[in-house]
Order: sequence, then structure tokens, then C-alpha cells
Amino acid sequence: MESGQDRKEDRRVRRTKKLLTQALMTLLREKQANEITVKELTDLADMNRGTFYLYYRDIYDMLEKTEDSVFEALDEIVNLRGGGDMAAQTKPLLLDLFRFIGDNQDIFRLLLSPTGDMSFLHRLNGVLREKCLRLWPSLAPQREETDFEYHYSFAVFGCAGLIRAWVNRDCRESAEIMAELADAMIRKGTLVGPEAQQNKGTLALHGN
Amino acid sequence: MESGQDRKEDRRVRRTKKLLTQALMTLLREKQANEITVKELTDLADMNRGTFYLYYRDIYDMLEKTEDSVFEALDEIVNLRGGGDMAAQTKPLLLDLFRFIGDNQDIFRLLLSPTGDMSFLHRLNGVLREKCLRLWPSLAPQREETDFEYHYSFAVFGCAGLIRAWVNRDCRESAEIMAELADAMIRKGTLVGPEAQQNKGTLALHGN
DNA sequence: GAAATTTCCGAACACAGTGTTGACTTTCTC
DNA sequence: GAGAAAGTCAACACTGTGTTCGGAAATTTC
Repeated sequence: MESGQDRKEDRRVRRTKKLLTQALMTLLREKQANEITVKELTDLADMNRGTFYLYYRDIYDMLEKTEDSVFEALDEIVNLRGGGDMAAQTKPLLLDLFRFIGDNQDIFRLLLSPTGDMSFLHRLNGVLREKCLRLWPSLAPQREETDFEYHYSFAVFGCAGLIRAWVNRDCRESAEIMAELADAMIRKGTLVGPEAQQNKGTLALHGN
Repeated sequence: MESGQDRKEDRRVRRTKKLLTQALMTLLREKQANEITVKELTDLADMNRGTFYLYYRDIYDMLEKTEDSVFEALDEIVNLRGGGDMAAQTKPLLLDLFRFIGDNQDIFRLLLSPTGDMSFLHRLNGVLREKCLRLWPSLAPQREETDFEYHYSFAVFGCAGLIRAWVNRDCRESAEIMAELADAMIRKGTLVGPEAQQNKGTLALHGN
């Protein structure tokens, strides 16, 4: 988060952007993005309407730029961990991710809500894609490529669903538990508990 | 699909709604819903602008009503199969679902695209939720309720991701294969192949 | 197939929000 | 403190909205 690039922005600019962002978040809790007008946004932020256009083209442009800052931070987290073998990398990465999400749960709750943004999901997909491409083949090298696409899509969207459920419960569980849970479901399926779980039950089922 | 309820709608009404729907689908391929105006929609459908307001409040209302027809059909599919034991129900249900999605891939491709509709995902979630509530506890009865919420969210969103990947590849694989794949990933995790898969690989990994 | 009904059209309306401008005042940086 | 940058205020033309007519055209009903 934070306005990633220029820390030496004019104080007024920082103030203006901050007020606008706060106002946007407030409005997004009440209504969808398409119902929000520049006028009511600047009214709420108590500033001149023209000031908005100094930094954003329209409401959607602003929303996108706000998402940008999320992805800058996400990129850092994902690409930070370079060393270690692949299998050992997955869980720490998941832990970092869930910690970050917990710290920014407001934004994630908004963007994953029914009035949220589908392109956000797709950007999330994109960020994790490259990482998974490096991580997974070593775990299941026999996999064909198109097959990989499906498994990967299932896992990433599944994590998005998990994150959504988590922030909708105000992140009551710890990031550690969630990382464990995600890891377990990716590896052993959604019918398996977070840990200390013998593979009973599942064995009796797959009837082919 | 089809205008589910009244088959005895005036022919002109059917024609108008159909033209509007076609125009909407065309425009959604080019741009997001928020960029579409009633004016350009009716221009494209070559009809009077006022006619639009006879049936829809605005673009979003129209999109919602279009989704309604999808969910009517989905509801039928999901609630049709009542008999049989739970474990045996899952796979036939998945097969029905994937067949239906394949037959209506255009709509699914649009609604799951980056410019798609997050509320669509949430409605999908809602439809499958009740079903899973009945299906899963018998498979893993030891599960706590909040735990169930997480597993369920992961699975449904995962399936959405799978569907998205499938329709983006123009449904090249058969519905049967996809149903198998979904079933396998729900039960055995995303690292496992569609079938005839021994549980190798995964065993060496979960290091706790 | 004529009459009654319903739908659609074309045009007009007031209205709200957009995006941009220019002169000004305030605030910040160096 | 001087100069630069940012924000204010009022005004502008413009686009699209949502609703309203009377009349034309299509459809259903008898």
C-alpha cells in the first residue's frame, strides 16, 4: 500500500488523494461504483469537483489506481521469496499473503463483494500465475500443460473464495490458520481438515 | 434459458427483448457494463430509446434480469436430482452443470470475464450453497460449521475458476472430462489428475 | 377480416452530471 | 520571503437520463 512511488509528493496532493480515497471507500460501502458520481464524491470529501479531475479521469480510473497500489504490494510479497526449494516455498508465501490481506481487509472485502470488481480477480490471477508456474511443475511434473491451466485456475479462484469468506467473517481466524487451510485444500482437496488429518473418508469415495 | 415464465408474451415484446439482449451481448464483448449507455444500446438494436424503459430500469437492471434466466435454469438442474445417496449424487450433478454451461458458454464467458459481474459469482455461490449443505456433511460429518464455510467457499469459487478457464478455451474438453476433473479436485486437491491417479506425490509433501 | 388492444415510434421536456476553462487565492517548497 | 504548485469558484457547452405526449403500426381477439 502507500503511494508507492513518490514519497516527496506535495503535502496537499497527499491530503487530497487521501481524502478522495477515504470518501470512495465510504461510498463503496453503501453503493456500487456505477452509482457513485464525481460530484457526490467531492462533496463528501469536501473539496472542489474540478480537483478530482487533476488526478483521475473518472470514478473507474480512480478505482483502478487504488487497486494498483494493492497489486504493487502484492507483487513485492510474491516475488520477494526467491530461495529455498519449491515445496517449502508454498506455505511461507501463503502466510505472507494472508497477513497482508488481513492488514488490508477493508479493500479486499470491497473488491470481493457482490458489488466488487471482476477485473480484480483476474489481476490476482495474473500475479499468482507466474509464481505457480514455477512452483507447481516440480510438485507434479507429470502434468500436461492444458491440464495445468485447469488445476491452477481452480486453486487460485478457490483461494479467492477462501479470502472472501475470511474477510467477511472479519478475519476472526489467524493468518497462520488460513495459510494452513489453503495449503491443505490445494494439496489434499476441500474435504480434508486443516491439519492432523488422516486421509480417512476420502478413500471410501472416489468410486472409479 | 428462454423467457421461462410467459410463453404467451406478445410477439413484438419477444422480438424487442431479444433484440435488446443481442445488442447488450454484443456491446459487452467490447466494453464494460458501466460504459454502455441506453442510447447506444437502442441505437444498435435499431429501436426507440423510450422502448427500453418499458422493460428495464437501466443497463444494470437489464443485466440482472438476463442473469435471472440463467439462474432459473441452474436452479432446476441443481434441485432436480433428489434421490440417491449423497456421495453418488455429486458427479451426476457436476456433469449436468457442465453440460448446461457448455450449451450457454457465451453468457458464462462474458459474466466471468474481467469486465464481468461479481454479483454473478455470488449468486452462483448461493445456488450451490444449499446443495452443498446437504451433500457434504455426510461426506465429512466431523466438520465444524465455520470450517465448512471455508471449505465450501474454496470449492465453489474453485469451480468458477475452472469454468472460466474452460469457456475461455471454447469448451474444447468434453463436459464429462470437466465433471471428472472438478470432482477429483474437490476431493483430492488440485495437484491430482482427473482419474486413474494413485496418491503419489502428495504423500511426500505435507510436511507436518 | 374488422374491431379492440397493445406496443412502438418520434419528438419534446426538464434535469443531473460531465469535463473543461480562466481568473483568483491559498499553501507549500526551497 | 519569492516563486511555484495546488486548490477554489463560477461558468460553459454537452451528453445522456427518465418521462411524457399523440399518433402510427402491429398483434390478438372475437
